[in-house]
Amino acid sequence: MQAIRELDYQPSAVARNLRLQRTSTLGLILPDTQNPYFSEVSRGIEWIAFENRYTVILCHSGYSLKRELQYIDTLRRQRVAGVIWIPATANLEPYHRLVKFGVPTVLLDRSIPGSSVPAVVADNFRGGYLATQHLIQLGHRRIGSISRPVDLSHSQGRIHGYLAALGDNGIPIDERLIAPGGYLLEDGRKAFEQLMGLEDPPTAIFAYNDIMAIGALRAAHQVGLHVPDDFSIVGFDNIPEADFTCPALTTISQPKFDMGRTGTELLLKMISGASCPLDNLQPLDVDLVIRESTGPAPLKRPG
Amino acid sequence: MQAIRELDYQPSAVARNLRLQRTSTLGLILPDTQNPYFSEVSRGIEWIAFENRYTVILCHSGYSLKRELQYIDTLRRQRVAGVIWIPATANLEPYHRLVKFGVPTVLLDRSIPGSSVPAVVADNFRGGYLATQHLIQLGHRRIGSISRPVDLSHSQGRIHGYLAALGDNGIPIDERLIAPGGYLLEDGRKAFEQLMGLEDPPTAIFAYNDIMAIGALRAAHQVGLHVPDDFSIVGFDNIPEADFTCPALTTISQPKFDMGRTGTELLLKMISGASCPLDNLQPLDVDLVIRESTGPAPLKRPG
DNA sequence: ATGAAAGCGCTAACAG
DNA sequence: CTGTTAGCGCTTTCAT
Repeated sequence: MQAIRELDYQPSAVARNLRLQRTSTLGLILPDTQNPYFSEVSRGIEWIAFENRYTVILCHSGYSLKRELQYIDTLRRQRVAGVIWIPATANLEPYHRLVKFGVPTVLLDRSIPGSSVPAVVADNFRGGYLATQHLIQLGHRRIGSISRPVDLSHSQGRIHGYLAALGDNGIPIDERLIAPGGYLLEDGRKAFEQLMGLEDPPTAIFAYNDIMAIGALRAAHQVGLHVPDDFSIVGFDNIPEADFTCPALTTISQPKFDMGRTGTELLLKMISGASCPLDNLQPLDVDLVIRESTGPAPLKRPG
Repeated sequence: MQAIRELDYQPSAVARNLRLQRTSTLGLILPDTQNPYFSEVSRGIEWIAFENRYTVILCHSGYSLKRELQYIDTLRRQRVAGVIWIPATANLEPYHRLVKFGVPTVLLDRSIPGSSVPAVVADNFRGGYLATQHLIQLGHRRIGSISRPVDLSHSQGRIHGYLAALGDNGIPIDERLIAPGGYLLEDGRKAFEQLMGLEDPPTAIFAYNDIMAIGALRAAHQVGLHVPDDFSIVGFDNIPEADFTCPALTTISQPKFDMGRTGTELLLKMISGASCPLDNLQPLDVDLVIRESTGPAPLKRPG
């Protein structure tokens, strides 16, 4: 005991893991930490893991299925205790592989429509509904939307909420008002231009996330298109960047840190073998955020 | 061989690590992935690690020395092959502990002044110089700065560059024009208010990073203080958020992904025991970035 | 060439 | 209650 303290001995987790035939390591597969949304979620995950003496291996899939699968092999070799997976595509193969090899896995942020896998997600439908309702209350009747063409539930749910709100308010649905987005600002810009190029363009837009909304906002100020003064955009996610650099953006917030927390707690329960009532996994609450702040507009540059 | 394929067998890295008495795992300790700057650096690190079949354990110190030390124990138990450390404070104890136990370590982004540890950093002095030079060329003579009171080299170097540029242009140095910042937008706002509250306030500001610059910009539009039309702010880091949501911000860019890459390559060399010419570690290039784009100003919200 | 065996640092089971 | 030992799945060495 004295020697332990003197030498500052730390027991080998490697030998321990081998003997116990289990590790206290989690794999985290996400598309891109650059996206401020994912980086906040990952903070929640790592926080809870640390509290429970688990370690997190970080894997960037870069929105690529192939890389997701490569990482799954790596994580299997490492004998991780479980995996938290934020899917890059709508392909469930990574999940099936993990399950096949007995690795407890939870999906985060997005689930795959039509499948029943453990997933912690936000109430995307309600968010889409709230956002669209807000625009309708502002007086808009012709409301465009930017969706994600990939078949992922978070985008789908949001767009379904948008459609439901239109329907409930007796506004006819026009397919041309649903423009495909992506995950880059550039995709938001393109979608915006497509919508504004219509014969009868929208007077407001609901974007499936803040990146698209900001891309659209940016386009609104760059392209030569005429944009009326009372044009409105609502985004989704409430990313911190929007909070501090694009303050007038109205958006739907969801608990990001909490999503990481909840997902990790669920995973740890699954690992410990406790019976997990997966069927009553509730989507996390979302809220409409209308910011009061007005600045900063870009300062003029002299010279 | 056939069985390997059929069962999709993956050898146990755990057993392998025990036998070999080494792992192919790196520890990454950073203050906060929320900071877009760190998240881009971490992407570069993880990328190179993956290419070299190394795995990365993510550790958020949350700007806390205590937590850095806790993580170091964890990483030692995991027998990591090496550690990449973005220090949270100017305290070198975490580094000394790692060295004491023979864990190869490189510092990233910031080094500790007066010590000679392997560190990959940007040319902070030159950046501060370029930024200030730019403001002087715009005609400013009374230029404030926002520094980081903590004794970290990146901020120090930047402020020394600022002072040198003033000196080279025969502008006297006024200590009151150097306001202490921090790492939150709020800290930028406070520093801005402090500077603008002076009897003879500056007509331009050099902020040691973009977070401070954006915080100041935001304050410039929120507080009741009179801010002249030709007021200028230059930041540092060129964080992606500034790129897309605060487009008029002039800033100093540095290669973030590349910093992660360079640091990881250096660490891998140290691990492999190759003689590393640590003494000719050059600071990475920086550049003045003046953005052409003007949008988006916040859209007006009807109602 | 292919095959057997030792041992990495732990934990758990069992013996004294 | 303290002490001894088997064995986790690999790699490497040594013997065939």
